[in-house]
Amino acid sequence: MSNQDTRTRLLETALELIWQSNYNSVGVNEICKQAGVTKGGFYHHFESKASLFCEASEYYWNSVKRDLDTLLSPVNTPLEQLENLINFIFITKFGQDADDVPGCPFFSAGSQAGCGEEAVNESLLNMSKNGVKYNLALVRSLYAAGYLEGDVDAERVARLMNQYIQGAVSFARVNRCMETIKRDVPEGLYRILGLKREYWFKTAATWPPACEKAATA
Amino acid sequence: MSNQDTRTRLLETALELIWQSNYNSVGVNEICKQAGVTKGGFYHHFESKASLFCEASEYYWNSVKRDLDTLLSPVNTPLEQLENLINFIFITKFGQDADDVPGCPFFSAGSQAGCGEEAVNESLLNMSKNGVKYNLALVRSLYAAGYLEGDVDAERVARLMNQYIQGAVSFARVNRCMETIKRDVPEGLYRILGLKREYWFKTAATWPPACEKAATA
DNA sequence: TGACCTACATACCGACCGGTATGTATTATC
DNA sequence: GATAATACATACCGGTCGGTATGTAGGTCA
Repeated sequence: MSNQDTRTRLLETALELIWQSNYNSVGVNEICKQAGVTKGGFYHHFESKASLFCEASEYYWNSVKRDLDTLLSPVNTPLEQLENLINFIFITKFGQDADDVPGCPFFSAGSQAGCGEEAVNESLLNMSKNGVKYNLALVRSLYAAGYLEGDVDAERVARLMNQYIQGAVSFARVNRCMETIKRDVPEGLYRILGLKREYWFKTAATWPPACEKAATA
Repeated sequence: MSNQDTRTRLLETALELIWQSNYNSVGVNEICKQAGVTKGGFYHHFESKASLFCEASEYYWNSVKRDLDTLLSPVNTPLEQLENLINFIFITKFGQDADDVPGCPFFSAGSQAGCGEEAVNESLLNMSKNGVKYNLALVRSLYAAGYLEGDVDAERVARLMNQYIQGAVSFARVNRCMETIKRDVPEGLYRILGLKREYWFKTAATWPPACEKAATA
């Protein structure tokens, strides 16, 4: 197994475990055990638990970014982009039992705020800002195409979307129930966007492609 | 100092500390030190850290409930009730520095989900459900009075409000910035409710009373 | 006055935490 | 084939965690 493999396994294992609970309650030992790496190996690759988290954030964001670039690609109509984004929220990056609640560990990670480590908070903040940027582009597309009611302060609405999505995922975790928010999130976003009623629930998602959907099922 | 005083001080101290960070990273020792109680005292009153949290949840919810009953009282118009609720979100129960981010430790506590303790999660779930109940009543009042656009699935909208508020508080914590969400939350809730535009930002809050506001300033 | 109970205080426990020092097998370089 | 750097593995550290065992001061009641 190569150098990069071990690094990557540590990163992905950390993401998985932190996603399942949270930064504070996932220990270095647990990460190592799950990844099949010893502590020496861990600290060979990362100088601290916090720095692992920061690198994992970047690693994760790059993956999310690729997905977002695809599903918000201009080849899709703004409405399709919106539906794609909604579906994306429910896609868990890590294979889980059906009753596990997904949501990305970092979009939903305001959760972890106040963990004490400044660098960790910084990473979360960055992630949040990046997410809002994508929302902003989507809001502008939808507005330009005339799908939204009334005037729109695009920056604000982009933030509102981010805030709502975070809350929805958090809600799902507390309630340990995906079904509810699967029904709630579309309407929540429609309402926040002020999407004209005639466009509610009108578009089939183009993403993920059917093949990929089948593969993860 | 009486028996009940000590109990209460432990409960309130725990709430304050957990609110400032989170369940996992607040230790029993820290709570004891801050409350001026020894560990023997702590475990005389509570059988575990988790059970303290559960009792603190109840204690806190009772306080919130009293406030909500006041600010959502039928003596206020539905619009006033809404504005009161919005302001309530920004009221910190614990005196803090201006740059500290408020938000109640439990409304915003999906945050803490996955801490491992089942009883803790149960408490959070309960709190969330109770909060939704109040939202539900408000949604129905607003709808009955004709303030809302289109059709409304009241239960769903009540949940959406809960989800959004959670997310907004979480957003504020990650961004360590109150100002943004103070401007965002009203519009966020207006949009989720589908409040007709002509009623946006139109009502002065009746709560908290001016005297109380001055006292906490 | 002595037995008893409540409400703590003090001292301490094993487990586990993040992190480190040091040893070793493997690989690249010359 | 010698040298050196890489990529770990093992053993261990001090500190902190939630929790407990035991002591004790002060009030209650017979």
